[in-house]
Amino acid sequence: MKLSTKGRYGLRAVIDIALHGTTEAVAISAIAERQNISAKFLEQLIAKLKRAGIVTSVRGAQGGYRLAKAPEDISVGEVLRALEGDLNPVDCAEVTGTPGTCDKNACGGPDQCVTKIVWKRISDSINDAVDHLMLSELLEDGRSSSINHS
Amino acid sequence: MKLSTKGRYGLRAVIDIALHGTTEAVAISAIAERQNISAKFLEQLIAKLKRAGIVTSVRGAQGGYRLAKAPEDISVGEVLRALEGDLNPVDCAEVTGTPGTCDKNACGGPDQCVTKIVWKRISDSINDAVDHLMLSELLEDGRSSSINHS
DNA sequence: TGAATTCCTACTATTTTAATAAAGATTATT
DNA sequence: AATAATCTTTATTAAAATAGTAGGAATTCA
Repeated sequence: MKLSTKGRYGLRAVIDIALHGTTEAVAISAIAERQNISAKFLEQLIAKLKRAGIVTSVRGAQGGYRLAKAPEDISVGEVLRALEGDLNPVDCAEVTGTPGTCDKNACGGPDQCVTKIVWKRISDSINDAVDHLMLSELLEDGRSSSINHS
Repeated sequence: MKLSTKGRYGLRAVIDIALHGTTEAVAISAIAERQNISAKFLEQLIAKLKRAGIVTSVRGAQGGYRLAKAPEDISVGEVLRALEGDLNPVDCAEVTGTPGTCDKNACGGPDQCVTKIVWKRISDSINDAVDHLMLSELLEDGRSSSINHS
């Protein structure tokens, strides 16, 4: 039940881009150095962020990345989902409630799973929490006390 | 960000014990068969549940396990934490707010971590959700529509 | 006593995560 | 033109976590 480094590093990268990308595009190498993360690994993470429409890239010399939207319009939830995939605690239709997509365990369908209420509650609470937390809220802290590792 | 099989299987085991343990102790072999889980693996999970004071054991022939408390007094949270360890999304004092216990990444201390608010919100929302969901609530469903896999 | 069962310690296999590496194509600045 | 950077793809590797196995000692019931 842990977030992987993808989510942890990736969120820091987004914050870094938000803080340093106001005047110019932020190069991967700069983020990697400031955040002390492997540049090659970051490349993979930022590729996901780009595909999700969270950052845009500027190619060529002096290129780099910037936010694709205002920090007020980027939720932590969309960042984490872009990096980690869905934030459900189990891979099963039990959670989404969509029938017919239950996994290989042959669990007899969502309706018969007693535990589904548990996974759904956890899932809803996580998603609700991160979807209502916007990047802008994090930046307020970030400007006063420089960003660090996690 | 997934619950492991420990949490999934273990919760089903607890439900199974609750449903079948009213008249006699429930043997691991019986749970394993009903829930289609490796008996040896279940052994390890139930050991955790016992250590956490969620089930009690009866040794010897005709022995097995029963709930240590009433289903109304067992939260899903305590079951999952017994099986999975804490339910925090990251291993860092950022989440608990306790200073000085931040991990090896030298993150500069909880106070400087901008992302700590994120992990704490996720953590709080998960724990709040599972701590207010009692085993008894699950059993209502369980008695009408038999328990199945997840 | 014999069968059923928990209890305990270790081992092994599988999968996932976290990186690293390479090689090249594309694009923009200077 | 030279350079700095992104972009894309594929592969490999190393470490860690997860999932499952094995064997046997201790205990209790019938």
